[in-house]
Amino acid sequence: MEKIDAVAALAALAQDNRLDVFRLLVQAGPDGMAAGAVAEALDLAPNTLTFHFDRLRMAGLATVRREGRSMIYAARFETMNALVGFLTENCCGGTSCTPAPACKPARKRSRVPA
Amino acid sequence: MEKIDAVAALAALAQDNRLDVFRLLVQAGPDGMAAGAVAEALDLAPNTLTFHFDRLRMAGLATVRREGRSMIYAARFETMNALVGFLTENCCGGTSCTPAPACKPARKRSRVPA
DNA sequence: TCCATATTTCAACGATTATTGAAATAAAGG
DNA sequence: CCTTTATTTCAATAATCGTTGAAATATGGA
Repeated sequence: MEKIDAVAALAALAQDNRLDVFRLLVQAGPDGMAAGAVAEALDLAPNTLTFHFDRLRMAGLATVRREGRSMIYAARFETMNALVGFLTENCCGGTSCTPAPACKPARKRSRVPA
Repeated sequence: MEKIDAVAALAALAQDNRLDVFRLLVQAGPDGMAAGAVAEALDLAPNTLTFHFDRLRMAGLATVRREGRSMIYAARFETMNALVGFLTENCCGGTSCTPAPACKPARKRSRVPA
């Protein structure tokens, strides 16, 4: 990941509500979550939310798709992964200090018995 | 690390010049680097630099000490480590996805033979 | 078609940001 | 004490940010 992309991703996450939004999307997993559901969960005005979604999207941290009347937003784990990799590399002075961790979707859609 | 601290650290790193400053401090290691040396290395005005140092310090990402006429700034690896830990945990939906990586001073003068 | 739902667009607004220039402060050396 | 060096403080500025309210757009259903 390039520095410019890292700065963009950092800026996207460096805001209270937006970090909450992203965390919620991460928890929602790869299937994503409708904008309205996020709005309700975090008690945010829908237009405010659109603003934040845009930021996340510009930073490559989220994707959208339409599904009926709803817009479904999903986290882009690949970017998050690259960001953590960038930080890990750059917090250790050029020489690697640890292999980058893997950021994967929350959990498989498997339903746990019991 | 609390969310509020993570947001502060993210915001501190989410700026071109400031990210450069922090990277330089990381490379400088635990002994740190004089403000003037950073100013020269990155070609930044000294007052601008003071502003950025303050941000890093407020976010817990740097420390200062006076040494003669110079102010020596050093990266706080502990905070950076905690931030990467926070991101790693929170990019994986609450359940851990990988153990947090370790962020250590650039090079340790280790007694590595060979 | 008309209506309700879901979301976006747009124009404001105050708040914060990064940068600058000028002046102040702190320490070291003559 | 005076001067130089190193850095900070302060006030001003343009730019960007996050939020709001009102209006627009898109979709699905009666």
